[in-house]
Amino acid sequence: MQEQTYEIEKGNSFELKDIFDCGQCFRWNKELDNSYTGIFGNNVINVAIKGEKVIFKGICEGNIEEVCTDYFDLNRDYEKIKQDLSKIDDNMKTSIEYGKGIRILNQDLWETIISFIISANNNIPRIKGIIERISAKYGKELVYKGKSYYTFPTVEELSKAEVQDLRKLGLGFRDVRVYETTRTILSRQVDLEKLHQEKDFNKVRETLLTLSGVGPKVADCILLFSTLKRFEAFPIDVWVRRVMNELYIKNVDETKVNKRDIEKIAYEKFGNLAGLAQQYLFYWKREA
DNA sequence: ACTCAGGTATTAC
DNA sequence: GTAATACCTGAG
Repeated sequence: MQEQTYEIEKGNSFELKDIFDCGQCFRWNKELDNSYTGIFGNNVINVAIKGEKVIFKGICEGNIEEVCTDYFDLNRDYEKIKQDLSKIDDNMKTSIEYGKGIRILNQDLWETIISFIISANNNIPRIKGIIERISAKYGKELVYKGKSYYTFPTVEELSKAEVQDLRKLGLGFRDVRVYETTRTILSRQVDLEKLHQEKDFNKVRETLLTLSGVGPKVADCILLFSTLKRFEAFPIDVWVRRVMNELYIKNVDETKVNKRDIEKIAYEKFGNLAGLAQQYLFYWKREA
């Protein structure tokens, strides 16, 4: 495959660290020159910021401009979104100043489902390692600049894995969950195409919750970070619980904070942009 | 040795 | 319905 290049103006809503370290993705790695290289779909892409330009380079199935415009959500007006959210209160304003370059990637639904099942009660280095090993074993090799990259396996490819194979790759107790969910999706008992068509947020969420290994937090991550692109989803993990308690609830014991209360406040304050608000707050409190 | 990490499933009141 | 408990694994 031929290397392609695409350039855009950086603007005020595109920062590499904000995008790749805000917790939405697992397959982007920093290079020595501070650019990031990642693999999604059948594409290997390197993203670098040089001055006021963002430079996308790599090997693509189709046209790199179309591929990156879609994946990096380039047609969405994040300036407008940030303006709207900043008006809500000073917390939002501060967190958005901190993570101004965040963009929510359009990640493949199937890959996002499996990735976040693996994320349960796990840490990021391990999650990344597991996903790399799954891809190396069941995905397809792509070579870019002499280095090998592996696509995330398709449903069919991953269905070749038995539970004990997954255990060997270090999934731990998540092996059965990945195995079962793979079969549920392979058999179209849950049809990912139809999920994209479904308008009703709660119906989509309920369907996701039927998958093994998918509870409320993982379901909301899938809704927010995949091509489902539901910005009203509000994943509540330890960090979000912490920051929401600190800023809005002020309970002495944050572990005792009720999830319902958090959801209620999130919906009242942030409405259908709750997920994005969550992302700025999460990134701000986790990094700062 | 022991705790912790982007939670979920299971079991018990 | 809500509250406790176990759960692979490996890094600190």
